[in-house]
Amino acid sequence: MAVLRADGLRKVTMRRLAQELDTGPASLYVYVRNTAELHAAVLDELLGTIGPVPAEGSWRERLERVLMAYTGMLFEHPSLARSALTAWPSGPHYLNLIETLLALLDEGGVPPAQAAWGVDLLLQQATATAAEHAGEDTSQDDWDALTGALRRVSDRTHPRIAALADDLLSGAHEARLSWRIQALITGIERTAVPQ
Amino acid sequence: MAVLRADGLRKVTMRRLAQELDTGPASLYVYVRNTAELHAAVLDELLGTIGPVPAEGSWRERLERVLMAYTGMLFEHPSLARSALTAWPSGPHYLNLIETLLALLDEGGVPPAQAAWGVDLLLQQATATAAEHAGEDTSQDDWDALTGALRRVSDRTHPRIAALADDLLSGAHEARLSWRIQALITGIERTAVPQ
DNA sequence: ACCTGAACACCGTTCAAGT
DNA sequence: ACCTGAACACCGTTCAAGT
Repeated sequence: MAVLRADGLRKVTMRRLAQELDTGPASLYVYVRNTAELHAAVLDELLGTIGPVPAEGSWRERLERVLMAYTGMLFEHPSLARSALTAWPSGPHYLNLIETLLALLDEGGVPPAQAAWGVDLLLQQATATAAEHAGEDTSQDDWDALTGALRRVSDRTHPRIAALADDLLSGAHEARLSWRIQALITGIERTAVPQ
Repeated sequence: MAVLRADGLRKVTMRRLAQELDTGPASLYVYVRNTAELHAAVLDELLGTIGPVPAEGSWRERLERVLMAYTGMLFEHPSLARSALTAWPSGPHYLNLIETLLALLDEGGVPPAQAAWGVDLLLQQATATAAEHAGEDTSQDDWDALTGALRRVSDRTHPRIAALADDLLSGAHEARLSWRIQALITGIERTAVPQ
């Protein structure tokens, strides 16, 4: 489908894609029911560009690499990252990603029921991290406002924040993302599902 | 500020809020620089409506209760849940929430540096869960498409999905959210930050 | 039968003009 | 000095009319 060509668009909207295709926006509704469905289709297409990660290293390392690649792809398509949280793809590439994650957790000896719920959690976290940084120019201002507020806090009213301000703000993106993924995996490994 | 009145709006947009205030949309730019800043302000206001959670139970139980209350509040304001991921508030109520979470993790003996990075992870997860369900009517269709795709998968190409289809789809919202929070806490407890 | 032009109902943001 | 009407540049979606 022509959805392929949407990858190149800076912002994937009905009207821009239609223009790219030299037609009116109404024409797209023949192939797709609404914008959410369009985004899901483009997303699945992009998932196909990731490719398999190298098989070296432990299952944990490979799991982290897959999730990093997924997050990195979304980083490069900020306008899609935001909708990825709500517009779930159900195409072949998304299914392959789920299968890969389940296989790696199985290799690590994670009980199947926990792995099933864990995949959700891992993908949600990766998607949310990409979406957070998709806030274009304004998110920098928000960040500045928040760091300022954290540093100005009184240690009488907010003792923990005052003590930990540096820790709250420390760490490069990659280091934090890596830590998050490892914490998630450990939690998934050790938390039984109800019943 | 008049931002208070925005809570009642079904969708918080510049134009709707301006109409509510009997003026033109341009007037709001005196108080706020853009929509992200507006949403952050409304969000902080809403955070004030949560109120303190009962002090009974273990620190883990209380932590879960705080995060559930936060998620529940966002559930009731779907249009804000989506922007909550990118529009970070930096108001007093948000700072109180962070302080509360840090104090509970400290009570649980979680090393401070891990607690600091953990708060981020906990809030991100709660926000993302609320945002996921803010996809109005269309998310139901996405869900149907995904469940269909998962059940139709071949056990030759996707053995893990085929074996776990039921687990992938099982569980009520509350049970899954509760499991996620517990998994997160366990992961945060046990994962050291670099250096 | 299939496609789409044109219209409708929304948005955010800016800026010149008003008080 | 402070506020805002009106305009600009976008959106998604529908539906009647065209081929």
